[in-house]
Amino acid sequence: MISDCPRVRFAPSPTGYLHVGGLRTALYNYLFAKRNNGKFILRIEDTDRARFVEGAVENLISTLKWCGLDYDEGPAKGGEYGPYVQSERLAIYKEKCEELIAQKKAYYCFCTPERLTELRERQQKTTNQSKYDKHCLNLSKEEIADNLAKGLPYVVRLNVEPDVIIAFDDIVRGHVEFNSNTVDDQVLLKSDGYPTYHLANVIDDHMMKITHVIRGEEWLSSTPKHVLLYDFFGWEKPVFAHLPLLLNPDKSKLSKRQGDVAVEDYRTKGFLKEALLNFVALLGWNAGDDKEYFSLQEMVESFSLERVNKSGAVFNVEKLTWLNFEHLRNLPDAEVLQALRDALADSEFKDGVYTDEYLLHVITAMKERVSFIKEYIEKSPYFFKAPESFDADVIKKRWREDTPKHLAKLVENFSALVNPVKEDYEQALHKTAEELEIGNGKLIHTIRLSVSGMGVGPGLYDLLVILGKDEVISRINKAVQTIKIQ
RNA sequence: GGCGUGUUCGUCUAGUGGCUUAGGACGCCGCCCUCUCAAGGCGGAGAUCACGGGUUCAAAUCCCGUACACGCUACCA
Repeated sequence: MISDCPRVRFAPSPTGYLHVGGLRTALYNYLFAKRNNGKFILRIEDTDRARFVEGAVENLISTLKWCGLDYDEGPAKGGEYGPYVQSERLAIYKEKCEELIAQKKAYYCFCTPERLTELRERQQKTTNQSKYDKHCLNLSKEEIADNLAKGLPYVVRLNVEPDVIIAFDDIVRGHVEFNSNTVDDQVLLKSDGYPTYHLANVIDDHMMKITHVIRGEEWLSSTPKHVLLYDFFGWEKPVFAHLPLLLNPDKSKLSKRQGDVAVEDYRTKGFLKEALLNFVALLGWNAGDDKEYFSLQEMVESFSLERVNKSGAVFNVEKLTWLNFEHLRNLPDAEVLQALRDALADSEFKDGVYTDEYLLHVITAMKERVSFIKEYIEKSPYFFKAPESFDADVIKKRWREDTPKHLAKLVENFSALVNPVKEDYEQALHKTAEELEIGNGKLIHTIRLSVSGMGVGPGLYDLLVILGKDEVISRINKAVQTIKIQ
């Protein structure tokens, strides 16, 4: 049952950048919230001071914003259940922890890291497990008070009872059970006074009234600890949904070593947010039909957790590239224009002057030939500058001894044209071919080479119209000279 | 090692006992279109549904076992 107003959260740890796996988790949370008229909350899990990265939170927020995943409550925005940054909630965790201690659901532990390491090594030799031995559970009230008074460093541990079956239902996995004997007395509060993920996450999810916990599969194994915590506190549990992992081509968990994992990396490479979101959504979910191209809004309309897969998915950049091509084609020309101007400003053509009208023509001509904005420049540099060299393979294939003579005749006929449109060029070319008694192709390919330096591109007449008569003639003349002397 | 989860074309997936000679998409190959390259259209190759047992008139679909992969096994999240 989905409550009237489901509340879900994306709770990343600010370690520097937004991982694409994190993006998918954020997206599913967002889609679920929007689909069900709920709230999407952002919470920062910065309880590990050792991994604190300067500026990571800001970066996370701006990346989420770039993607268009607006949150309803969270840092820099506020909300009824704040603060939304865990390092600002330390007093809450401490207080709740003490409640647990008073009920013997948790206990102080003064064991040194040395003893813990030694214990673990010993256990590894004798038994198959490595669990804390509850040594400090047996400390007397006096010993504890004494240790505390002495200022001995301590942690607080979860007191897990043996021989209990801990079960929960997961929307994507179904019924899952664990024997408490396999659950360790997890540290809840660290010696630096910060909570661990397990404690903070449960307290915050409860206090922030989170109804559905949608997170990665790596959390499945520690969910029994969370279930125990909810029970110990006497709180109602949220619904769990553990998402399948995103994988490298070799099926291991998606990692930096085998390619790009940061959303920023893909953004830098020129992927559109629309494509990235669409692609990442399909890694583990489908609408139940053959539809593969989605806008964010369309995803919101058809998303459901019930249709999320159980198995991990390989992050396949080729399909992402195809989706980028599809989304780029559907982007309004005005947006493409702006993006192209930005790309131009960052290219060797930054000093060139091009009118909007001109660039819009280029966009129309190249639209179905590019997967990325930058390809407008890479695949058709001739729209921004006359070619300085000519493709040798094309010369070999198309350029003949009498080509200069043919082109001279063509230039003559082109010169006579006044404000030519596509059809004028076409007629002039046909006329020239007739006069020379040669096929149109002989002219077409050599002009293309002359004006673009390449053998591939948009339809020739479109090319000529865009470049303009004077430019075309000047380029042909220059090509004839250049290629002749080679 | 222990615990947990998973396993359908190279990849993403459809499939919830008969409609399946396992469907679609990306990629790949070919043909058509055509001035080139794309786009588009048509077609092709590509999956003994991990393997082995069982249940059933009937299993990719249900049950059991095995294998393999992955995750967790921290005072990291």
